[in-house]
Formats: sequence, structure tokens, C-alpha cells
Amino acid sequence: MLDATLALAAEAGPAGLSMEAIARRAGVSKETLYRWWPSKIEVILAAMVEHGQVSIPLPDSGSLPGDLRAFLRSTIDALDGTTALLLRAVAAAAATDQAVADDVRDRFLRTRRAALGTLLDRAVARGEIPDEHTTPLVDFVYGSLWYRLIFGIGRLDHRWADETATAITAITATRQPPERPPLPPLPPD
Amino acid sequence: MLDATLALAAEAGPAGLSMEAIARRAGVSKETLYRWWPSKIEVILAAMVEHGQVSIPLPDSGSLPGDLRAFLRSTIDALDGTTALLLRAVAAAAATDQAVADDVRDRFLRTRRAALGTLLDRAVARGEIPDEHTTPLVDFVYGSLWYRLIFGIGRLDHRWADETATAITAITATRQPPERPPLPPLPPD
Amino acid sequence: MLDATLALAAEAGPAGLSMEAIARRAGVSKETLYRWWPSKIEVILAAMVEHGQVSIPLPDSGSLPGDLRAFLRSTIDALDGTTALLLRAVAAAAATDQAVADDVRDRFLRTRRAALGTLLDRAVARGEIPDEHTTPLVDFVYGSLWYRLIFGIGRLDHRWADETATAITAITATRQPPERPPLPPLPPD
Amino acid sequence: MLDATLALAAEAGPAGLSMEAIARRAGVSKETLYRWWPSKIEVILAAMVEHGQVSIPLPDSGSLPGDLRAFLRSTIDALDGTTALLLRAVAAAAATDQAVADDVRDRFLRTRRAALGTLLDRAVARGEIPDEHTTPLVDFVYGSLWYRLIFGIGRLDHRWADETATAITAITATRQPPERPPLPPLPPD
DNA sequence: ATGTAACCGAGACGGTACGTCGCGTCTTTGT
DNA sequence: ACAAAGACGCGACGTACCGTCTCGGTTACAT
Repeated sequence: MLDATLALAAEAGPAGLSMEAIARRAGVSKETLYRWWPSKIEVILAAMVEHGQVSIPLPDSGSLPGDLRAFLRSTIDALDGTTALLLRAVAAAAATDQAVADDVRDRFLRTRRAALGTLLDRAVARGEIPDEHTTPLVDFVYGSLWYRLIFGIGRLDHRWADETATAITAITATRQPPERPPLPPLPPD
Repeated sequence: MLDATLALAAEAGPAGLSMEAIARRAGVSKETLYRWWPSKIEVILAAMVEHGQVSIPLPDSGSLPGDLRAFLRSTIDALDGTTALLLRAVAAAAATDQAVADDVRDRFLRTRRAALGTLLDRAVARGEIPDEHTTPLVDFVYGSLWYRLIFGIGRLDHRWADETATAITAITATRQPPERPPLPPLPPD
Repeated sequence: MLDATLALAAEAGPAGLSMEAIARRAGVSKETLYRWWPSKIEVILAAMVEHGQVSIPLPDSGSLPGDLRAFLRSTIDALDGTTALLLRAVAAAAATDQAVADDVRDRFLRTRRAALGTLLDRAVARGEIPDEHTTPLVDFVYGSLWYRLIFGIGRLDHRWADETATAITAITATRQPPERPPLPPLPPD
Repeated sequence: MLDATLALAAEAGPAGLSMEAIARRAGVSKETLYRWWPSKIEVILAAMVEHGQVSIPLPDSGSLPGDLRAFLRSTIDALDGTTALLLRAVAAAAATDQAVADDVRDRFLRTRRAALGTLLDRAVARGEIPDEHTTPLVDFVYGSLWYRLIFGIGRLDHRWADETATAITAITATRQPPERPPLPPLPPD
């Protein structure tokens, strides 16, 4: 059934990933599908895990720039065409339904954010970046990725990985920000 | 009709934004809806423009940090609940259908990216950031925004705007990266 | 406009004869169409008159068999492909809507029935058929015609005309029905 | 579902017999309707069979006049108001669409024609009518019926049945047509 | 060896939405 | 003034999925 999901994703794209189509393709009744997974999003997430292109090795080169570059390249390597289409289906479901979004966030994105967080925490420990930047940086990395994936902006290849890693790590150098002028006094919120 | 779309978005969320529902709500026939806009995505984009929460003033404080902070705060200010739901509907449509994604990218995201690009180009001109970082930085900003919006990660408030602006502009300070260790020799692609 | 109706009937058949299509084809607005004729059925009837294949010459050969044969052959001659399709459209409209049926009956069928009635009345005057048979005979002729036309039963050609005329006029010979056995006592109604 | 069809036919007439309306009335989804019958005409035909007013007993009184009268009276008896409206809907569909006409002819009219044909064949065997008249006579009977039904000409009651039977069987008497004058020499076709 | 339960395919079901077509009415625009 | 152009509310078309449900049939285990 997950194989059928993968095949369908590859062939028909996110729009073709209906429960009906998956069941048909798998030679399985819809009932069975629902017996195993409660919803489409669960099927897709399971298929992604099955597809295996998911776990990213945590590099440890000793400094953030190298770690980031390796991490991003691995991430991109795992992002084959089928995975990309599955991710788009996930995004569509999450964007449509808040409950799905919550679920995806807590059960899928969370681990990925944690992995990158670990990398950044090490950099914080090494004094490469300030602690309060870890969350924005995680957002920068995954945000860029999803953003480009969903809207089809540019390619997601090693070049992108390197440029992104470089841009992120430009922050590295700036341990003691030399007398930044105070920001204009905006109201807090 | 666009009013109805806005109202529906606010009440029923992205999932409730069907052409039928919009037509029903607007007291209009589906035919009429399709006569004016060729597809749901166009209706939604039109509704967003109508809603007006769209054009962000380009700040010019003389330095990137202030500009960014102001720009992000304005962006967040424009992102009221209804707009957020509309954007999620847009994301869902784009994620589902590549053609929609292309359309949204070229007709909607483009202008927003250009606006932020202008801000960053000024910063490049002032020597605050290197030119090659502009594209990643645009991705960082809008990527974070969509990412958090779609998956419901945290709040999108002034606090987020400030933190994000700060993290981005941390790059500012790093004009001459002091002796970064050479990256490990990864294969180029 | 009537030309367009004829052309459409010939090309698209009864199903294609919509007011929209006629207007489009005639390069005319629907409004104009409705200004001239109050309904589709009127347009069709008008088109049939325009097409001219409508008036049947009343033969007068001196005896019913010859008259009938000539009349039916003329009728068939007038029934070209386009006319047949128009008649089917008329039948469809009449079958669907009682008001249309009434209209068609009183304004279209009536004159045709009257023509054939005249023929038969002459036969009655000549003593060829009893008076009370005229109405059924008219029904037989036009009934057969419409029946075969609507349901596509067999061909409507001279052969049919002759066979039908012959069958009808077989009644001719039977002036004094020789000792018909009394009918079984059915309840009157 | 067929009950709903019958009820709708009785209440709303041929024009009200839409698939939507039938489904609504039956408390059934359109999908289900289409799952059982491929088209509206099939639903209607099925409803008529369900309604049961369809099978006409073949009388056998020993002579054509009695047989015909009984057959026509039975036919009329079966033609209640609802059946009449359904038949009009059938006629409308057949008149509109040649494919429907073919279908109705081959699957519905055929058996009725065959029944009457049997009656007439017996009469042929008894020497009451010539063989070549059977087809026209069948047309006369059913043609009259549909013709009057569709266009609302007169009543279809026992009186009509008797008059029609009488007119048809007037042919009976004419075994040896006494010296009919030769028909004028019309071109064969 | 047989009874029984679990599971499955198949697909029907009531719904909702899709995008299109035709209806008859109405308004705008231009001649 | 009248006509083209076409927008409008309406309702039906036939199709696709949704998630639920009820069927038989077939395993495979327990008796």
C-alpha cells in the first residue's frame, strides 16, 4: 500500500494522491486503507518513512559552517522527486487543515527541527552563534526549503545547499557585533 | 463576491473555501464566479488584494537592521487572521498543483520578493551585506513566514519579526569573515 | 436567425438546438431571439415554415387510394433530413411540456390534420369510407409518421408511403361489413 | 428510487424528471442513481416496469375484431396518468437523442410491437388480413397512441380503443378487394 | 476435522464539490 | 430606437472523492 502511494505520488503528483486512487492502485479496498491509517496524511507520512529518504545523518565537523553544509547537502540528497511530491502533499494537507498542521508539526517537523537544533546547539556551545538565534536559524533553513518546494522557486540542489549554508554561517563571524546603532524605538507589539 | 470570500475564509478556514460555498455566500451563481475568475486560486488572490492587507511600505531608515525590522513588523501587521487563512489556502493550492504554484510564484510572490530585494540591494550598496546573500536572505524571511504560517509554528507577531530581523542582520556585521577554516572537501554535486 | 436554426438542426440535431446555440450561430444576441419569438418551440416552428417543406398539395385523383398515395408521397418528399430533425425537436418539446403540446397541436398539427381530413371527407362523400373512420384514419397516418420519426423505426420513403396508403385504403373496400360477428360484451368503460 | 421516480412523474411531469430531483426525492445521492442506471432514460424505463402497468395480456377471442378491441382496451387500462407522463418523458428523450431512440425502440417498443404482431399474425393465419398489412397496422395502433399521447390529442379511453379497433378491423372485411381501379402511375421513388 | 473468528476485497451508500451548459431576464454600450 | 454583447441567478448535468457501511469469501487458529 505504501509502495502504491509512492508510485502514485511519483506519477500523479500531489493532486493524484487520493485515498481512492491509492486503494485502487494497491489493489486494496478503501476500508483496509482506513483500517491501517486514520487519514490520508498518515498514509503519506508512513509512505515517506517507508521510502527511507528521511533520516539525515548529523555531521560533526567541529564547526558550524562545515556541519551546516554537510547537513544541508544530505537533506537535499534525501529529497528525491517522489519525496518532494509527498512533501508537497503534506504541505497541502497541513495548509488546508489546522489539525493536520498540528499533527505534522508535532510528529514530523519536530524531529527534523530537533536534529538541526542539535547542530546549532553545538555551535552555541562553541560560541559560534548566540543562543537566541537557534530558533530563527532553524526556521531559515526549513522555511527556505519548504517555501521553495511548495512554490517551485529555483532548484533545490547542492548549490542551493551551499549558498544557504554560507548565508546562514555568515552570522557565525559576528560574535561581538561592533557597536550596532540602536534600533529606532518601535512600539513592542 | 470577494467580501463573501473573505467572510468565508474567516469563518470556515481554508477547507471551507469552495467555489460552491463562496457562490452561495455571495448570493451569486457559480457561473458568475467562474465568469470573473478562472479558478479558485484567482478568487482568493483577488480577495487578498481587495482586503488590502497586502502592500507593505518600503522603509528606509538608512541601515539594514532598522529597515528589516520595520519591514517585518509591517508585514506582520498586514497578516491578520483572515489574511493568514487566505494565505494558507493559497499555499494548499500551490502545493497541490504545480501550475498554480507557478502562477502564484510569478504573480504574487514575485512582487513581495522584489520589495524585500530592494531593501537588501540598498544594504548591498551600503556594503552591509554581500550581494550573493540577497537571494538566501529573501528566502529566509519569506520562507520562515510561510513555514510558520502553514504548519502553525509559534506566533507571527512583532516579537517574531524582531527576532527574525535580528538574526538576519547578524549577518550584517560580518563584512570580513576572519579566517574561517576551509570547508571540508565535499563533492560539488 | 431561422437559417441558423435550420443549419444547426441539420448539423447538431435536436439536442443541439438550444437558444444559446441558435443565437451564437446567427450572430445575434439571445435577447433579440426572444424579442422575435417567445420560446424555442416558436423559433423551430417558424424555421420549419421558412424551410418551406411544409405545405402539401392536396391531390384529387377522384378516389381515395390514389389521393392517399399521392398525399403520403408528397408528405414524405417534404420530409427532408433537416425537417425531420426539426420535427423531432418539436416532438421533444411537446412531450416534455403540456403547454407546448397544446400549442403545437392547435397551431401546427391542426392544419395538417385538416388537409388530410379534407381528403378523407371527399372519400366519405364518395361513399368510400364511413364518416366515423375519418378521425382514426388521420391518426393512423400522422401517428405512424411521428411514431416512426421519433423512434427511428424503419425508413420514411415512398415505399412506406405506398404501403401505408394501401393499408389504409384496404378499408375502402369494406362498405358493407358482411356479417361481422358481434363483439364480446366488454364493459363500456 | 423508482418509487420516487413515479411520484415525481405524477407530480411534476416529464419536465420535472431530472436526475437531481429523483435523487433528492429518493433521499439518495446522484452517484447511487448513476450506479444503478446509466442514464435518465433507463431510470424511467425501469420505473415503468416497476409500476407494472406494462404487460398487456394477449387476448384470443378467435377473431381479429374481438382480439383488437380487448387488446386496445387493456392497453388503455394500463395507461394511467403516471404511466402516461413517463411515456411522454421517454418520447422526449427519444426524440432528442437518436441513441436513446434506438435503445427505446429495441428494448421497449419491440416487445409491444411483437405482442400486437402476434395478434395480427393469428389473423393472417385465419385469412382475416393479408400478411403485408401487419406492419402498417402495428404502426397504426401504436402510432396513434403515441401521437395522441405526446400532443395531447383527445382522450385515450375505451371509446378511443373501440373506435380505433373498429377502424383497423374494417380492413378485415376486405379479403378480395373488388376491382380497385389501378393506381395512377407514380414514379416508384 | 471442524467451527469460529479475524481480516480482507469489493463496492454501495449519502454527501459535497467540481466545472460546464442552457435557461429566460436584465443592463450596458454603441450605433 | 433598437440591437450586440453579455452578465446574472438558477438549476441540472455527469464525475470524483470523501469516510462509513455492509457484504461474502478465505484464511488460520482453537476446539
